[in-house]
Amino acid sequence: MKISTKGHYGVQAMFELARHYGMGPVPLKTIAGRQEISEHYLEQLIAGLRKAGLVSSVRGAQGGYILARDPADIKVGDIVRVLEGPIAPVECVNDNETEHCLRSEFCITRGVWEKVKDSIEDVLDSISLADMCKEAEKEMKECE
Amino acid sequence: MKISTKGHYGVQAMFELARHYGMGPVPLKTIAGRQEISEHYLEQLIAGLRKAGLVSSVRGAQGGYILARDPADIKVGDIVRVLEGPIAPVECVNDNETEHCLRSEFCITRGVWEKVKDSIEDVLDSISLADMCKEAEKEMKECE
DNA sequence: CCAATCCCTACTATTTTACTTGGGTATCGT
DNA sequence: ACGATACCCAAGTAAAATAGTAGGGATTGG
Repeated sequence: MKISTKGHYGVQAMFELARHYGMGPVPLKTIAGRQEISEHYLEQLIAGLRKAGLVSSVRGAQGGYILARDPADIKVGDIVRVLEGPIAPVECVNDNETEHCLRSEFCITRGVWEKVKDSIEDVLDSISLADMCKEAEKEMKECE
Repeated sequence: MKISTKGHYGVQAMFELARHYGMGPVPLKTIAGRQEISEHYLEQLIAGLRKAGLVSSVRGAQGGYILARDPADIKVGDIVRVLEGPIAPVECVNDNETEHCLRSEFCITRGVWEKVKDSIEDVLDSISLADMCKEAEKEMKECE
């Protein structure tokens, strides 16, 4: 039950973009430097997010990346699904999967994984980038 | 966000043992045949469950495996933790992990993973093998 | 023009997964 | 006693996924 660094880094990067929303494009170097991870690797992850329409890019000097939508309209679930694939602990509870478990009679366990999937989706689809920014601000104030 | 076949097979095997609880030991061959998977591989998984105290074994002819406790006292979470390791989408929300994220200032995303972890654990620790047996029986009746 | 950026494809080392192989050991029924 | 039925144990291994690296090309602001 792990997510890979893709999802981990990706959500952090998107959070970083959310914090700069409305303040012009943020270059890769800034995002990567902040997280102390490989620029080139992060670039690939963001490429996926761009193709999925979550991020837009500005090329050339002073360019960088911007959120394609308002932070309130981007849920963590959107990001995770792009980078990690469909949220489904086992294949047979994947919605995109057309051929449902042929031996469903032996598959009483399926109900369990379905419940797990639903609960993960509930959480990830209930948290937006805007929520995370609010949370971060609250923590800042507590430190005063 | 996938579990491996270990957890998948393991839970199915334990469910099978739960259905035979109180009816003597169930040999590996029966369990594996039912699931159409490699006997030898399943053997390794059950070995783990035995070492963890969830299953006991009876050697020799007419031997096999038995649940070590009442099905109501074994939660799916117990099984998954043995076979998949601690339930934590990212390392830094693993309870066993002593050194907490040193750069927690950059780790606003941590709150998200913690919520995911809690929700998965809630589900997995709320379902016992006895619950699954009850569920299976109910489905049987619906088919009449 | 040129430096700062994003864009794209391919390659690679490491780790994990999902087994397979090949034995050994205990017990029951006869 | 003995052989069939089981569990027990340690290694090996092929394939896939992960987590990057490497190297160059295309845009654009100053």
